[in-house]
Amino acid sequence: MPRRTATTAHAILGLLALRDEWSTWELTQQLRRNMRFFWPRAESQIYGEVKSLVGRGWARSRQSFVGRRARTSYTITAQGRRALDEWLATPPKPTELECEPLLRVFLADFATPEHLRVAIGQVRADADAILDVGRVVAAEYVAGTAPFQDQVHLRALVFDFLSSHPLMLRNWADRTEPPRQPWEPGPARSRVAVGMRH
Amino acid sequence: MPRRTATTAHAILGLLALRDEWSTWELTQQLRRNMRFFWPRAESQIYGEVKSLVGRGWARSRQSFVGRRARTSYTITAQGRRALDEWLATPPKPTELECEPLLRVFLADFATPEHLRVAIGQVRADADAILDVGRVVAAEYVAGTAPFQDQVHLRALVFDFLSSHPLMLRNWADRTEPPRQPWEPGPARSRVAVGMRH
DNA sequence: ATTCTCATGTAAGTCGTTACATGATTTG
DNA sequence: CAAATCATGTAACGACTTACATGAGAAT
Repeated sequence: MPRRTATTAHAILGLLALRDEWSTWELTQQLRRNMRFFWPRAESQIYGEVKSLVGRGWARSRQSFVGRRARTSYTITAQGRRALDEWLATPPKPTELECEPLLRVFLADFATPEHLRVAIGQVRADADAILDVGRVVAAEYVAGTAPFQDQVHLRALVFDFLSSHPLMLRNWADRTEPPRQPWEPGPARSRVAVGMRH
Repeated sequence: MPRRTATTAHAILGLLALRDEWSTWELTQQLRRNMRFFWPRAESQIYGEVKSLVGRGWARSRQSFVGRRARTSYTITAQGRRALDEWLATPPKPTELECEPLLRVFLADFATPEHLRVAIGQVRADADAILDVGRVVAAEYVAGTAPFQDQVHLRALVFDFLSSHPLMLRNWADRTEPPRQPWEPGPARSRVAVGMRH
């Protein structure tokens, strides 16, 4: 009965392997900035996850203080590096997409045209959220101020993915329901049609 | 404190609204065929979820028998239709992508080049899995044998999405790690090919 | 001084998965 | 009729989220 270990633990372990010491806050930031779009997890989960890493002997923690308040920082252990290597040798799990807006499109016959528009608009918003962050991160890499500049060869691959994915989303949204032009004439209420391509 | 209800329950409720009566097995099939790629859930979950639907008064069940074995079928209630309408009026949750292979790319400096190739190959496999099902379903619609032919206007939108998404995945995989051509020369041991079309 | 945002967690509970069990049907 | 697959669940567990609590620093 092989002890299954969740992937999120390994994601954090990977970050720990990239640098000497991380505070939990730095980890949550990194997760939020870089990994959220392909490995989304609540930030509060991190605080629990790092503790279990220590429990397994994969990391050790160090206490420091900010005012009277404790701050915990984490460092990977040799055993942790081995665990990371072993995990990287296992077969990857399939990619999964969870798109509630598309479920609503699927069931749109029970909803109003307006709700259909909202669902499609959400997909567009999801795309824009990724693209917005991407622009910021890209600028940092160009400026040379991004952390882990030595990882560009890999980050470029991830970045490529994280451009293609939202562009696909936005293109789908745009051809499914073209965004309104501000100057467009006509009564808004009658335009409930879902525009197919041409 | 509004009683939060999981989306999966509403997904099933939506299916129940499309047809008079469904056996649990038919529901799992439908989930597997049509919704798995944008709302992936374990089939065993369905058996529990329909019961809670009945518990809420959103569906009622009917027992029949196959041999000595019980089979339960479900029908949506008026209250269930109301619940579906109300849910469809709520704002959609953002789209989420969970791509473990990409996490492995992110951390590939700790792995071997072969593991990187495997990760990218997994993305290609994920794409092909969607496209394969898409081809079958598309053929059914063309042949007119698909269930819910009257829903084509919506299914077309979903289908468009479920083509674009895997194509994006495959294009990314191909330009990140081109699949080896079968005729390509060179010693076999170095050809640890990840996945090849044709 | 108050408020806002940053930072650091904890507790409870739900949703969902894995693993298992077993009857029915089909196929070789 | 034995094996494989289809069909119908249950039980146990764990990963993850929501909601909450609270201290510290910055801004006004």
